[in-house]
Amino acid sequence: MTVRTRIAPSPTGDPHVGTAYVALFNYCFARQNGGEFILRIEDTDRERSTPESERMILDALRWLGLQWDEGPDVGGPYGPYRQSERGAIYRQHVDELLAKGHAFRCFCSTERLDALRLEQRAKNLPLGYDGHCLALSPEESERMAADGVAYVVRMKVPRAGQCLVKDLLRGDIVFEWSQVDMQVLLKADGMPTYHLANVVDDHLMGITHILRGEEWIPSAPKHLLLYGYFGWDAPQLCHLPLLRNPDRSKLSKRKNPTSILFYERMGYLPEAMLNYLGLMAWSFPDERDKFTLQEMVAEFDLERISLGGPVFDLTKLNWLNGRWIRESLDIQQYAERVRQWALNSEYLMAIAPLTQQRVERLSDLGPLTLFFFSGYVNPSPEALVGGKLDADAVRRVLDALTRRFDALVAWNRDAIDAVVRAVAAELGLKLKDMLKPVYVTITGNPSGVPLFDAMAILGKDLCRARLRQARAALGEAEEEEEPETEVAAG
RNA sequence: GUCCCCAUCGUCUAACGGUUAGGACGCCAGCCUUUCAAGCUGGUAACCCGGGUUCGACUCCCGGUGGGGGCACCA
Repeated sequence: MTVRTRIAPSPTGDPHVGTAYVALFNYCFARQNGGEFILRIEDTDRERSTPESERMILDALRWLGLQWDEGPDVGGPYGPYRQSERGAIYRQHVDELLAKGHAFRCFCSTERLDALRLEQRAKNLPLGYDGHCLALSPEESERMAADGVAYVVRMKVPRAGQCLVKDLLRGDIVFEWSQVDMQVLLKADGMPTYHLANVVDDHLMGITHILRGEEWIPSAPKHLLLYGYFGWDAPQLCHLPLLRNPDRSKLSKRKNPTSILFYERMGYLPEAMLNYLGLMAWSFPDERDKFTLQEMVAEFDLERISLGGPVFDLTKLNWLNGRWIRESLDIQQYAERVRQWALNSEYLMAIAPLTQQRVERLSDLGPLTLFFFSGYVNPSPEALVGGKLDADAVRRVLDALTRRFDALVAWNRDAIDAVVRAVAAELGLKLKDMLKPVYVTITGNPSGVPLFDAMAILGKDLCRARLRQARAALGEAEEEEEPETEVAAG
């Protein structure tokens, strides 16, 4: 049997390094075994999925060089590879479960479910559906559905006994069925949930091995149960350790740059990114720390994955990236990479209109545009609070901007303008006063080219990173004064 | 709260019953060098705790502790 693995990202935001990390392992495992690597888009969340996000994720994975054999863009024998286009398939499988009595319609309102959860939490009971609609007879259920009463479909779960999950890395994991929730399989909008869609698709697409994040371990029993309900053999499961923030929590954009786009704009080479990701939880047999994707494929071995969650620490990535730049590129290739990175005509043409009126000599361009060719600009706390706002006000401005920019989908001049004005209004500040520290945050200087245009060109990821850096430079709000210390010191 | 996963230098990791616990990043020092890098050399630093099993435990078992994740009509 041909080994088939997949990466199944949800197009609900920026391309995440965690996606690249899991994709890398799936890619290596498939290639190592002469198998196939599939890309599937899990866009069953109608609210949050966007085509734009899907495009960015595909571009990012391509940039890294993780080429898939089948996917929404290249097609393949098991398509469509976009879950939103497989509605009929899920519907059919839900009907099958309903007919076999493995699933039931649930007409409970969200209000009732919220109240139930609240009560369970208050009483310190395990959270989960209480089986209310299980009492409905099939006839009643049919009639209500026919009458147009909104419902979801939930899976039935045994009330007693245990479920054995076999994990390639962790061995046997035992769960009590009593603690497994009666998961929703089909949402009220007719879309399947992840649990149903991933089982149906993995089976139909012939996936033999599922390498996914550790966060999925608790839902494995549900998936196994579904495979059983359908009478299918389940794929091998393998849960990879999660990438961590420096504080060891799950990697998150609040604490770390998580967008692959950030690393690209920052000037990391895709070879180095992949190499570094390969160093996370996995090690080369001879312990070398620099290797290509091809070398990793050749030597890949699940056994060499360590289970402690690795901290995604930029210092070693920096060192590795430096090695790739100076050891693996000749001087022409290096120059070409620099050109592709920022000295390309598209980028230059975006910057040119902002600078033409502001230079007397072409050489004025250097200091004026330095921040366009930098990652971080390292503003000092003094420069940030130099204007009319005190440190605390600047902190609030940076926090509010970060929060609103995160929610912004379209990153362009007008949208940025609107956000900044909204924050000024929210905090009751004059736009002019507020702009000063923001200008320093983004450009590292007190004045220069128009800010909003500059931010639009710079991109969301670099702006976000600079906001965080400036915020960090200011530290936390001052503690209560400690006059004693002052007096004693005097 | 509850269920599950995990545990070697600050960080990434090696070790798969017997090693002075190895390597890499970072940091420190020296060398090299017109500066700075790079490079080279050396140094710093770890087996979470307590019980077992064993002639012998970082390695196996149990219990603590600690960290993490899940507990959505999000994936």
